[in-house]
Amino acid sequence: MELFAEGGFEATTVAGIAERAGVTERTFFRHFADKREVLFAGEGQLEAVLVDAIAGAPADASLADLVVAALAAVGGALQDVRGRDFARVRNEIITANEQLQERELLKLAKLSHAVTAALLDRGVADVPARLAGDLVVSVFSTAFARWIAPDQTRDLVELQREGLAAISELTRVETV
Amino acid sequence: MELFAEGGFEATTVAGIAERAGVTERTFFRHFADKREVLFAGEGQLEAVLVDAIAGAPADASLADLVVAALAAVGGALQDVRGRDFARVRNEIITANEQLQERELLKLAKLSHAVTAALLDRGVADVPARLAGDLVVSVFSTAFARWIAPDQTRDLVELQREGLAAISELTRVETV
DNA sequence: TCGCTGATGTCAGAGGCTGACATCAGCGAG
DNA sequence: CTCGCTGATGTCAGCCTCTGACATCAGCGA
Repeated sequence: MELFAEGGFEATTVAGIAERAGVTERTFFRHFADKREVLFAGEGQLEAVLVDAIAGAPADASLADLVVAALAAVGGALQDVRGRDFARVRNEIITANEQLQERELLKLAKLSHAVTAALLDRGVADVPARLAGDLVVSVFSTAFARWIAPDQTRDLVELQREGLAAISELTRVETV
Repeated sequence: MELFAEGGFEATTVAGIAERAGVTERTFFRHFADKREVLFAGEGQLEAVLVDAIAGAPADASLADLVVAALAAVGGALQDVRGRDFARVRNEIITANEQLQERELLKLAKLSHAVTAALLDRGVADVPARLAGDLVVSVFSTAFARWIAPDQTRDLVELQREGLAAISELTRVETV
């Protein structure tokens, strides 16, 4: 993280990282599949939180309830895991580099798939499950981006609620 | 495309592609920024279609109207540009490789940003514009995926309409 | 015909990543 | 206590992607 923050992602070589960590380049690649993966390790926890929230919801929960439950769970979990500050530094590094954005998008897509799978497990039909997967991730990541904005003081959960309401607003008219 | 289809993306070297094309490796990299980019060249047209549809909509169009207009435009355009068969081959190559999925996701994200920007240009507020950008791309790509499924005979436009309706259904209850 | 421009070739090299093999510390079985 | 296994690390060679610098060459307008 320090090296990336100093010289940027591309300019930082794996050899440099390894040296700073006191190991070999080869050892680095045994811990991380990728140079990029350093910034995304431990992302699997988020997925677990979402999936658990959906799987653990009451039996009579509607799809909409499940969406809300999933969002509430991530919102709550993220407050503790890492501070907003860490997220900000990391985010700055990522937004400065397209390769990293690609990786982030892949992770988000996997998140979406995980949500979809969890919904399918509960008997939700295919198409709604997919779209709800996308929707959860979309609302989450939009709220997250706003949450780590420089002057933002509001709660992540609150921002998510707002986003969900906006989508609801947006789609209310379309089917007419 | 032939080489990728035969041996897969990773196993195919740029040297191999260049040789098949009768040029040098260096020349390949002057035409494509990336080995992956071969499969995504010309993607910018899609963006143009979406943006034009939004920019060219009637002045009194609501946000919902704009979403519908954008989807109708891509749906219409894609029918002609490339056949479904080409899209299928390409898709098979992409789904077989994570690197390519990353690139695809990046392209979709750019599409989303372009839509968002076009909406902002029309005076749509920030948050709705972002979410609508995601929504358009989500509906489009979900419908597209279904469109190129092996046994699918239905129209892309029709599949999109169905997806949009599903989301509308999904969000109607949440704000209560 | 000259000289410019754009596309291509050639070459060398950095950096990401992998496989194969060696080393070594720790730890449980005997 | 010692042997032998296991897992983590180091070492080495090498492939492949991608880039900068320079040379070449065809076409085209002055």
